[in-house]
Amino acid sequence: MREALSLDCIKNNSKFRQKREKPKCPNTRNYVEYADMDNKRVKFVPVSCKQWHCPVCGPRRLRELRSRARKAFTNILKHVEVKGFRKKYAIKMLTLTWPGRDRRNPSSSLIPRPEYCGEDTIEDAHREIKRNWNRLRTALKGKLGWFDQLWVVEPQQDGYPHLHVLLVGKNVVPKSILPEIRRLWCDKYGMGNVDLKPTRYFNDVNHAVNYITKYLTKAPSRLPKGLRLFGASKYILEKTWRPDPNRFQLISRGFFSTGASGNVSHIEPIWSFKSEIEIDLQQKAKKLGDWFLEQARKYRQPKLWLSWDEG
DNA sequence: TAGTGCTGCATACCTCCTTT
DNA sequence: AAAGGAGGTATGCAGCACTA
Repeated sequence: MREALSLDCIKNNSKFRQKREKPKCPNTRNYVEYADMDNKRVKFVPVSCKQWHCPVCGPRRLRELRSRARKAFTNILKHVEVKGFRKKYAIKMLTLTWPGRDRRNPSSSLIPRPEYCGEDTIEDAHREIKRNWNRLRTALKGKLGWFDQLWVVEPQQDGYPHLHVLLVGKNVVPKSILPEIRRLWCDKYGMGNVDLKPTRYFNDVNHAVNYITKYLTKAPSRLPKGLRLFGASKYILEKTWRPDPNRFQLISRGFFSTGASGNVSHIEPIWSFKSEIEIDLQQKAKKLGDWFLEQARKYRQPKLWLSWDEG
């Protein structure tokens, strides 16, 4: 009898697949030191940079955000009942744009386009479009009733923003919300265009959430620094797990910097906290040094090498 | 004049980004 | 498994315009 041909020719099934090591943030500059009271251990933990343009932190944050949004919206949709409509009509994607040439600044520091002749800088535009979204949201909630929302800012080619907003809830089911949004956004606030994606566009909540968040890791480098890139109704994105302060006791946190050679040359604790545990300082210093050396060896990041004085 | 709806503002609370 | 600051969200209230 012939042996059955395995379809798993690249040995990708769990039986063969090797466990992949979790990628580490290449921009780590901070550490925290904490005591695990349950296991009676002290740990030094690198803190990732959590920036959207980081190749490791960006995708990780995106996964977390998507997961939290999916759970929240799926839960909301479970309880939505509108007579004569299927549940999927309770999700709508709204696109709100910044007005055209008459409001843009030709001397923008990003990608200037000569045809724009307005006065607003990109920073102005971000502030203004979010302020108007705040007004629009408040007005709509007053008119339609409660709905939940998740908004994400996306830069256009020249850095000026537009907003994608996911509206979720029974009160956004009627088609008639579009003219009202247009009246406010275009006519009253003097903003750009409005687009309301038909609900059939999305297969399900996952599709909608994935679509709206896809730009978070793609284009943040085209945006000015320090801007909020997304937002949501209260409690929608609330973290479900936080470390138990009774178990994990923070001892210190700090940062390290690199010298001219690119090697780590300086470690500085910037906060120290009272701890019930007395730690021998020599032992602590040794542990900290070992930890950096271990990081450098493990992840082959020369900038993490530490010159540590054993004396 | 009273009622209604809209709007802006103040405030409390909460989340995200930057910094050390 | 950070803290602090900036700024977003939610809510109530006062002032204004409009209407019956």
